[in-house]
This record gives sequence, C-alpha cells and structure tokens, in this order.
Amino acid sequence: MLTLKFIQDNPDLVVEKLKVKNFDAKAIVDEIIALYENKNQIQGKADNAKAEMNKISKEIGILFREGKKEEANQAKERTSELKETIKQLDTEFSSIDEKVYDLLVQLPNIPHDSVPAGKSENDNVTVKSGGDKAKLPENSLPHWELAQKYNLIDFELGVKLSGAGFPVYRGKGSRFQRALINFFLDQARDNGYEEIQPPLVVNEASGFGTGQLPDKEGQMYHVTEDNLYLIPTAEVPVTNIYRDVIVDAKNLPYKNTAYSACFRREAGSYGKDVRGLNRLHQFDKVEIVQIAHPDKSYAILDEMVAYVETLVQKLELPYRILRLCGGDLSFASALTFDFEVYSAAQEKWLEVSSVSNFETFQANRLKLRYREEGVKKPMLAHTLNGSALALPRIVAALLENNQTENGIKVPKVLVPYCGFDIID
RNA sequence: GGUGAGGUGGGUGAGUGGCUGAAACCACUGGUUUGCUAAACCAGCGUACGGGUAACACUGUACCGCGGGUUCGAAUCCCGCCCUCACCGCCA
Repeated sequence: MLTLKFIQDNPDLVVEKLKVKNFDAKAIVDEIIALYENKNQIQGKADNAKAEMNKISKEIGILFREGKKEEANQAKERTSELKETIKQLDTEFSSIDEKVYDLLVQLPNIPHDSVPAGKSENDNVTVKSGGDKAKLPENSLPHWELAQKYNLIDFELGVKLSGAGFPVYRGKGSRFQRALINFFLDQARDNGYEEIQPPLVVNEASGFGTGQLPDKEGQMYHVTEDNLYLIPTAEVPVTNIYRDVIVDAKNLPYKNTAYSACFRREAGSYGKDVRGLNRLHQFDKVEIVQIAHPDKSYAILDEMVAYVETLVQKLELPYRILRLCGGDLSFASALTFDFEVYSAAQEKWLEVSSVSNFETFQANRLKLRYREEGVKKPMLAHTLNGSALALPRIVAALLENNQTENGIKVPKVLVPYCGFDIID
C-alpha cells in the first residue's frame, strides 16, 4: 500500500510511474486528492468541538464535586448541540477515511526506475545468464517420465489422495527433495540468514500484511471453519514476524530463511504449463526474507540476487536472470529479478526464483518501522524476499539435464545430502 | 469439546465513572557521582492524524484487544465479536 502522503506530494509521479505497470491510476489518484481536500478542515472542526466538549465535561465534574448541582445542570444544556456537531463531523470524517482507504489498497506499488516497460513476460530483460545447456542423449525424457521410470514421483497416486497438483514423492525422489531442502537451508545459514520454522497457516491479518488479502484471496486455500489460510509462501508468516513492530535502525537488516510447504490454488491454470512438476498446488520452497533500511535495500536486493545465483551455479544448472518488465511485475513489487533454469528435455526455461524489493509497500500494511538514532518519528522499513529456491522446477531441471544412459547423476554438492550419487 | 480466568504503554502490573495518556517497578536514554565494574541519585522515555516551526519547542484530537451503546464525562458500566491463558477431556 502506498502512503497517502506520498500520493499527495507526488500525484503526477504516481500516475506516470504506474503506467509502466500498465495501470491507469489517474482516476483513483484524482479521487483520493479530491476526497482529502476537505479532510484537514473537517478534522480541525471536529477537534475543536471535542476540545470544547472535554473542557465543559471537566468543568461539570468540578461543579458536581463542589456541590454546585444547579450550575452543573446548566452547563449540561450546552453540550447537546456540540454532541450533534461532533457526531456529524466524525461520520463525515470516517466516511472520507474509508473511501480513501478503499482506493489506496487498489493502487499497486510504484516500479523502480530501472523497471523496463513491457506488457508481458516476453518483455522481460535478460540481465545475465550462465552455465551450459546440457547435451542430452538420444531419446531423452521429460521429468515426468523420468519420475515414473525411476519411481521417484507418483502423480496419479497424488490424484487419488488429494487431487491433481499434489504429487507423492517416494524413495530416492523423496530423499532428493529432502537433500535439496537441507542444502538450501544450510547455504542460507552460511550466508547469515536466521532459520525460521513458521506456521503453515496464517490468520487474516498476516494475509493482509504481505498483500495476499484482500486482492488474491482466491489464490489461497482457506480453512473457513477457523478462518485461516494455508500459506502460499513462507514469505507470509516470516515477513509478518515484523508486523506492528518498530525496530532499531542499528539492528537492520534482519535476515531470515525458512523452508515450508507452499499451497496455491492456481485457479485458472491449464494445459502444458501444469504438466509434471511445472505447476503444483503444493510444493516445497526455501525462502529468504530481509528487512532493510531504505538506503540499503537495493544493495541488499543485489546481494540476494547474487546469493541465489550461487545456488543455481552450485547445482550446475544453466540459468538466466531476468529483470521483470512493468507488465510482469507483481502488485506489491518495486523491482523483481526472476531466475530461470533451462530444462533440456522440455526445451524451455523454468522460473525457479523471484527476488523482489517491495520497498515500503508491505511495510506500510505491516506497520513495520524503524527508528533512527536521534530521530523522533519512526520510518517505514523496506522488505525484500526471494525464493532460494523453489524445489519442483529445480527437481525437474536436475532430473532432465542430468539424465544419462545409466541413470540420473546427482550434482556433486547434493551427494553428501542425498547419500547416493546416481538415481537408477 | 467442557469449566474457569483474563486482554492496560517495550516488559511486569495498579487502576470500578471526572483531578488517568494512564501509578509503581523493570528495561531503555541523558545527566550527577565514581579508580574500573557495580551501585546510588536526578531527569527523560508511546503511536497516529491535525495546528505550529526553517527544524525543534509547543499545542488540539484520538487510542487501555476490536466494534457498538449508556453518560455532560468511560480504561472503568452495558451489548456483540476476536484473542490469550489455566485446568479437565482427547491426542502427535
């Protein structure tokens, strides 16, 4: 959520910048400004009326204590008009406040200056690529066939137990998953991230804090009986650790990592995008989250991107890093870098990580602030997060790219975690 | 699921209608004292939105889980909701 103050101070800039996200904000911004024109005036009037009311009430109290009942009752008579005035002004005020709020939550975050214009994922800009595309043997298979051939993942069994998009990993497939999770967590810890084990369901306030609610309600599994939501990413519980807190500037940045299962309804997905591990309702992910000082957040974003890069490098996957264009940028993000790894058998790039700076957009909802030494007013912090990494497509790419006549080779870094070096 | 208790400032916790934005203690910040550590003493110490200021200062209003009501006046009384804790039951 953008701050009202920012919009008031820079209405044209907001409209201009949101065009990059292909969002026409003119009407909303104009309405916000118009609604707020009278707001201060109304507040002034209301405050004055209340001040007078408070004064009278105090006087009545004193009169009663002194036993001057008659004078007290006389004073009472003056209050009814004031009461009416206050009620009216308050109603007017809160109606404006409410309307403005409803408009505010509709505005996406402002993209960073470096975000390229563009309509869709086709307009994303490749900023870097690395690794070599695997040379696959003849008759190489896509991961869903490999998974079946080596009995690693049973998709049909998942359908029986839960439905499409809930695969059952078994044997070496299951161990491979566990190895990746442990590898990612250990790497994150080595890079200064504190490990968190968060709840997998969150309340409404948490869903709102990171921006899933109310906009993306339909994307989350909702436990209606208890009004809890299954987390779509560990970002939600981990970032909400910092909801409603004021931190000391000198303690920034906070660095957290968390493994969690992630649950997404993925309503509206279809076709080959959902084949195999490409898109699931439940998947595993290790997330990294940082709470940063605004002056440092972009340096930290670079650091996070560099960190994720080391992961795909260590896994020896061919990758590319994309700077998302305005059209592909999420509602809450100011700048996002996506990581894609190349799946040789499917002959396509798979998104495995998304690293974003949300600036104050989430912090404003979370009321996450920091206090600078010597400065009285607390300021909104910046939040950042990234996948490091999401498992399914990494697994898909590793299976496909490392297939040989004799089985699937396990990347060196994972061998100690797996306890085997080939899947056969 | 049953029964009971309770939600007050960073923490503990007092406060049953006016002098309470809120005692006291702890924590924290500044100062005095001190050979160091420690201690003692003094002072300060919430947030939001207004007014005000170059910026402070200063100042108005609101906020004692959330929403509503009673009253001239509500942390305090009434109603609804949410949440937490304890014990019992069930259970990984």
